[in-house]
Amino acid sequence: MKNTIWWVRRDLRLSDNQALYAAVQSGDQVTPVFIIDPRLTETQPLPQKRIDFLWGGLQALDKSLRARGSRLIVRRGDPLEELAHLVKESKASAVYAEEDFTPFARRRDRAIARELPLHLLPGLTMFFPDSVRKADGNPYTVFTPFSKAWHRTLQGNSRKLLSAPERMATPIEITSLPLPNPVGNVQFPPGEIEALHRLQNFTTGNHAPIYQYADQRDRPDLPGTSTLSPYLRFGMLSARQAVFAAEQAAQLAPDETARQGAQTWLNELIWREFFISILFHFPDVMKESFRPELRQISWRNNEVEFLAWKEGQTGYPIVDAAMRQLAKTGWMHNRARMIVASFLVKDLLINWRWGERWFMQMLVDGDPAANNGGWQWSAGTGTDAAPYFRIFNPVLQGKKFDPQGDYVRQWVPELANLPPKFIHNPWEMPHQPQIQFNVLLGVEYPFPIVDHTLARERTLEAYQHAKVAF
DNA sequence: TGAAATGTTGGGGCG
DNA sequence: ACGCCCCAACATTTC
Repeated sequence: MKNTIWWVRRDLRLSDNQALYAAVQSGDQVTPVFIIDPRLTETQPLPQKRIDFLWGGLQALDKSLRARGSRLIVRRGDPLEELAHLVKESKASAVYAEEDFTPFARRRDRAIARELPLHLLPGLTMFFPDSVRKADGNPYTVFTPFSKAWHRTLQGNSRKLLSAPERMATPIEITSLPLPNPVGNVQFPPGEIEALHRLQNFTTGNHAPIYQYADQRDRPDLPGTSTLSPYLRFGMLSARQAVFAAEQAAQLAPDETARQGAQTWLNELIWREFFISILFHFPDVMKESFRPELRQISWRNNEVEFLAWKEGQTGYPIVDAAMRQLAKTGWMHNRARMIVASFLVKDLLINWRWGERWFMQMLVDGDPAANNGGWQWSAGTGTDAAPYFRIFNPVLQGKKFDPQGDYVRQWVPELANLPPKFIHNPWEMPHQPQIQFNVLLGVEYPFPIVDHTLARERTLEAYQHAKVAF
C-alpha cells in the first residue's frame, strides 16, 4: 500500500494532468490537496473576482473528485509545514505537483524539495522552459526564432492527452477546511468542464470562431476571442489541450483564411509560453526593465492622471471604455490592453510597473509572466518588445478597431448617443451637437487629460534621453 | 501586434 | 497646346 499526495496549485483539472497522473500511477491512494498560502492571498491586494474564480474552481474540482470517490483536502498555512504534516498523516511517499515558474513558486518549491519528496511535472506549458534553447545553449530573447524552435520541439511530440482518472480511492480521514463560498461569475463560470466546453466551441466545426480569429481578434466590439485566459491561468485547461485543439483546427480548416486563423491563435499560445520562458530565464524582469538602457526613464508618474486612467476618465473614449470594462468585469480585450498600456506609458509617461500592478489587482486572468511580458512589450522595455517610438494614437486605434464605436457605447454610457463621427474624438464636437447628443464636454464627459501630439513628443524625448544617458 | 513626417508621382486646373 | 502648380494618393523614411 503506497500513498501519494497530489498538490494542486494552478492546475485545477483532472484531465490531461501529468502531476495527477503520476500520483495515481505510483500511489494506491492519492490525497489531493490545495494549500491556501497566506503569503499569496493576504499580503497583496487581489481582485475579488480572481479569488472567487479560484474558490469556484476548487469547488468544481472537489465535485469532480467526489464523483470519482475522492475529495479535495483544503489546508491553510505555510505549504512546507502543511505538506510535511500531510505526508506524515497520510504516510505518503511522494508529493506530485505541476511545475510553476514564477520566482516565488520556484523558491518555494526548491525549499520544499529539500525536505520532502516533491516531484514536479510539466503541464503549465508544453515544455519545460529550458528545453527550448538556442544552439549555443542560451535562451531565446526574440519571439520568432523561439516560436520556430518551439514548433520543431513540438514536431516529434506525441499528441496524446491524458484522460481524467475514472476512479480514485477515498483519501484517509484528515481534516480539511471548508472552502469560502465564492460569488458566482456569469462571464467566467469556473471549472474544467466549462473550460473544455469553451475550447470545443471555439475550435470545432466549420464555422468555429477560431477560423475568424485572424480578422476578428483585434475587434473589441466583436466576440472574436477565445475567452480562455482565466481557465489557462488556473490550469482548468492544460497547455497541451489548447495547443492540440488549435493544431487540429488548422488541419481541418475549410480554407486558407480559416487555417490562418487557427495558426494565429496558436501563435498567441506560443507568446504565452515565450513570456513564461522569459520569466524563467530572467526573473529580474519582475523588478525592472529587461533592457538596461531603458531602466532610467524620467517618468512623470502623476498620481492624478494615474487615477483618471484607472477610473476610465482620461477623455479618450477607447481608453476609458477599456479601463471601465476592466474595473467592472475583471477582464479586458487584448487589443484594448495594448491601447491602454500605450496610453499609460507613452501618453501619461507613467512607469509601466504601475500599470502592471494595477492589472494584477484587477484581472481574473492575471498571470505574472503574461502580464509582465505584455507590459514590457508595450513599454518597449522588454525582450523583442515594440520599439519605443511606436506610440498608439488612441483616436486612430479607436476608429480602426471599433469603427462604429459600439465598444465605447457599451462601457461609456454617457457617450451612447454619439454618432461614429464623434465617438472617438468627442472634444472636436461643436457646441450644437453636444446639446443634441446630450453630452456636455467637461461636464458629463471629461476633456482629454493630455494632448496626444504633445505627449508623444514628450515621451520620445524621455526615451531618447534615457538611451543617450545610458 | 504604428504613426507622423517626408518624398514621389501623376492627373487635372489654369494661365 | 504647353508648362506650371497644386495636391491627393501612395511610398518611404523616421521617430
